[in-house]
Amino acid sequence: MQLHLCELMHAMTKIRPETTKAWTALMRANRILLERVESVLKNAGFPPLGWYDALLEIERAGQEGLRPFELKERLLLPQYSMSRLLDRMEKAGYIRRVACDEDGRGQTVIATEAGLRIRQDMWPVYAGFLADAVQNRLPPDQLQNLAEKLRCLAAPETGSCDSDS
Amino acid sequence: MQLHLCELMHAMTKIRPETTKAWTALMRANRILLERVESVLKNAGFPPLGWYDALLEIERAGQEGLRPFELKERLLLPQYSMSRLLDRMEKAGYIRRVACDEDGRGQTVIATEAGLRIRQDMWPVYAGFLADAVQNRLPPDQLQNLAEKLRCLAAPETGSCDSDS
DNA sequence: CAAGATTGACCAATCAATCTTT
DNA sequence: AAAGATTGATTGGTCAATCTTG
Repeated sequence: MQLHLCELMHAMTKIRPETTKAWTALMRANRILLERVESVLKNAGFPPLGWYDALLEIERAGQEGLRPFELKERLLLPQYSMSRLLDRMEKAGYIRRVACDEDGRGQTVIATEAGLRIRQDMWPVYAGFLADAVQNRLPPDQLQNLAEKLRCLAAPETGSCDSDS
Repeated sequence: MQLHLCELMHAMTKIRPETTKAWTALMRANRILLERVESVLKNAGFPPLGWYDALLEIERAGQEGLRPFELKERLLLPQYSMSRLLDRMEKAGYIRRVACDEDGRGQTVIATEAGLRIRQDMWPVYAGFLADAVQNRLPPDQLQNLAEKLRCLAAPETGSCDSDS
């Protein structure tokens, strides 16, 4: 019932043009940049960006490795999606799944030599993209400011989160 | 050969922390917000956001309708993706594809009554999301500024595009 | 039962090939 | 040949159900 009232409120909500502009700019920028980086990686013969992200997190976790559920939280992926991504990466020889000592239900994900290597090899290409598409487009302080605004939109809390400039 | 040199340059490129922060903030914000809006729409019994976008563009085009290739450009979709989306929307009864007079190769996409209606019905739910997730989080001038920065990143040109604040 | 993880069945996205008209 | 559009085959993503252990 409260939800219904809430929706009626929303029906009356006036959305300002700046709101729509910011929203569509976000959706478009993300689509365009993702398409660019995936294309750059593919043309260089590399796997998709998601593999890089996963390998980087696994590498950061050190020798103890990482549990799939931890990885899934850091990459913002649903559980089944994580499971299938690990399937592919394991088949490609970039990771291994070993039984977990402390918890009989789970495994630990470890990067293989090939996994470490391909992540390293991908970086120069990825960095080249980041330089062209991000770093050379706005000065550092404006990039910082952009990140703050975006984090504000992505934050879980409701209500406005102040930030200057 | 030039491409190879270019990649070597990139290998040396130093990526600043602000660059990485802005990039990951963009990727994360987009993922989180898209997941939220799709969930809101689905829970209200509506089709995905892409259908809304398509219906809105078709509606804006007026009675003459729109060619699939025009729609595809506005929504940033590949041609085959557009074709399959129109398949689904046509099967759902929201659009019709009619033969094009001027160009025998193509069709014109028209919204049906049901299509116009569902777009209208989706709006209050969508607007509610936009209010919670965007409008109430940052003041109008900061949203404007955010949009400008994002457009700068998404712009096709290479080289920095100035913008203040 | 809840948490970690996987799987079968289904839907959507992608690639390459195709078809028609300009 | 190029442009508009579709299609068969494959891959990837999603849902619901399942399995195992805490």
